[in-house]
Amino acid sequence: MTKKNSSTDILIVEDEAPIARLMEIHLQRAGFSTKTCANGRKACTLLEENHYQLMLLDRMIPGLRGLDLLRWLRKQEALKILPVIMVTALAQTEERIRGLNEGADDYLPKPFEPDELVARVQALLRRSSHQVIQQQKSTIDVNKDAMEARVNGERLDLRPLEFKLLRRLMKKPGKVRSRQYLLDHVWGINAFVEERTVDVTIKRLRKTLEKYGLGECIVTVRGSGYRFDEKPHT
Amino acid sequence: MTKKNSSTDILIVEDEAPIARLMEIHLQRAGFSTKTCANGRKACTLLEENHYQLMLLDRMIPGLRGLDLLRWLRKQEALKILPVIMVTALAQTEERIRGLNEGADDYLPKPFEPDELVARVQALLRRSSHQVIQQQKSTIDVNKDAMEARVNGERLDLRPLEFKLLRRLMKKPGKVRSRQYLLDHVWGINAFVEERTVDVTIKRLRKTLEKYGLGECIVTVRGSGYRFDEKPHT
DNA sequence: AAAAACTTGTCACATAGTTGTCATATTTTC
DNA sequence: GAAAATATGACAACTATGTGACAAGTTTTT
Repeated sequence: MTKKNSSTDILIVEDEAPIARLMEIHLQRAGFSTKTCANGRKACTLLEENHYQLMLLDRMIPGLRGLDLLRWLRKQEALKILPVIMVTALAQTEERIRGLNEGADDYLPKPFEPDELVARVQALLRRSSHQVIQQQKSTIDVNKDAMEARVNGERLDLRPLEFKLLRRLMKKPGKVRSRQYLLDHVWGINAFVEERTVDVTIKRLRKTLEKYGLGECIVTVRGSGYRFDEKPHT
Repeated sequence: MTKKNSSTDILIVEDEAPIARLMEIHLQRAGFSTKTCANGRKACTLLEENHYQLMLLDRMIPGLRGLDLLRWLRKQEALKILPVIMVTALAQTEERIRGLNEGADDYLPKPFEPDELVARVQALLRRSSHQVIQQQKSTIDVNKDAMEARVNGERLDLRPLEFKLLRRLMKKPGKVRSRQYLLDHVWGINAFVEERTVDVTIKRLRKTLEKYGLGECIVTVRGSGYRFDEKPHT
């Protein structure tokens, strides 16, 4: 019954095995699931047959040069919006700009800091329809497209309303949102619903978050509303 | 359990390590918490990954020129309101105006006086939803967004009314506010409450402030009302 | 199409936190 | 030292929030 969670899938296209392994380790530790492949041709196949959230693409791969793969990718209807981070040792501005021009969404110079790798992946996902927040030791990833939220890659079972509520609160962590504000933005401006309903939905959302040790994320601000705290234990 | 409070986070983007260190020391001494990074690329990542209250941005950083970073920043939905102080050796009016045009909120010429640095940071935060006051050796930071007040980064446990009262008094330090004025502005014009009630709430507010050695901040002006003193003379 | 499963709004009660007032103490002013 | 103003502690009323239950409405299964 315990279904394997697919989580946020990242395709790593990198021929140097140790580097690929390093990437995998750190991304997995951050809650992503990864798939590695070592050459461009295989990558195409994988991309066509599976759905990934993001690709890390080494510029220097055998079979098809990184840029060629990228160029091909951007011509595919189904893939052209896939976020791509180009990985390359060529840190020169010129090369970088070229990569970006070709359709890479971001760029990671090699050698890289593991932290930077993870941070860039998170940032890029956020720029897509994700909201990613590092919460203490957990990564919360809210994907609007898929209408799903994940904590360290594990999917949260949220009702649609709860999902929207979480999203809204995460939009500006630290900012207190009044019940009225939440009603307007989550339920919609013309929904005629009692303010107290917000409390109940918050409660339900919290209950789920609690399972992941994130019960403290949503803070009640007495007399004002609720707030998503990025760093609890205030 | 007693975790270090994150307080008001400031991102310092500065490649000259000694200068960055200097900034850090003084800002931390003033009660802010800081994060330093030395290049523009890393800064983008950090900005996307975390939430800062303010950024100090050197104009001459490697990787991405300060102005480019700023321009990028202002295009990001989530970041466009981040207060930015541009730090630059180019004190010429022309350059300064250009920086401001690009979206810097303030400007700090290099070399700078540490005091000026802190003062500008506080002033700028004050212009955002923060009210920051230097009180003897403590920094009081009242954040309206988060509905919380901090002294040297440590959170004050204030009741809503006390919070509003503190805010109101801090709005114009040194100015005496009559009980009636406070009733009108804190309790609201139509609240029918005794004037003496103000005394009690002041008392309660003072009690909390005392824990941080700030009991003298709120001065009673006999016959007139109360006043928030920026530099208590006791 | 009926049944089952799920979502969500509301209510009612429990709990907890806030605040106004009063009575009394203390300080200040003259 | 008396009068006036303010400080302070206690308390009770009040208000806001948490929480479980339930019903009405939806969607999914069968």
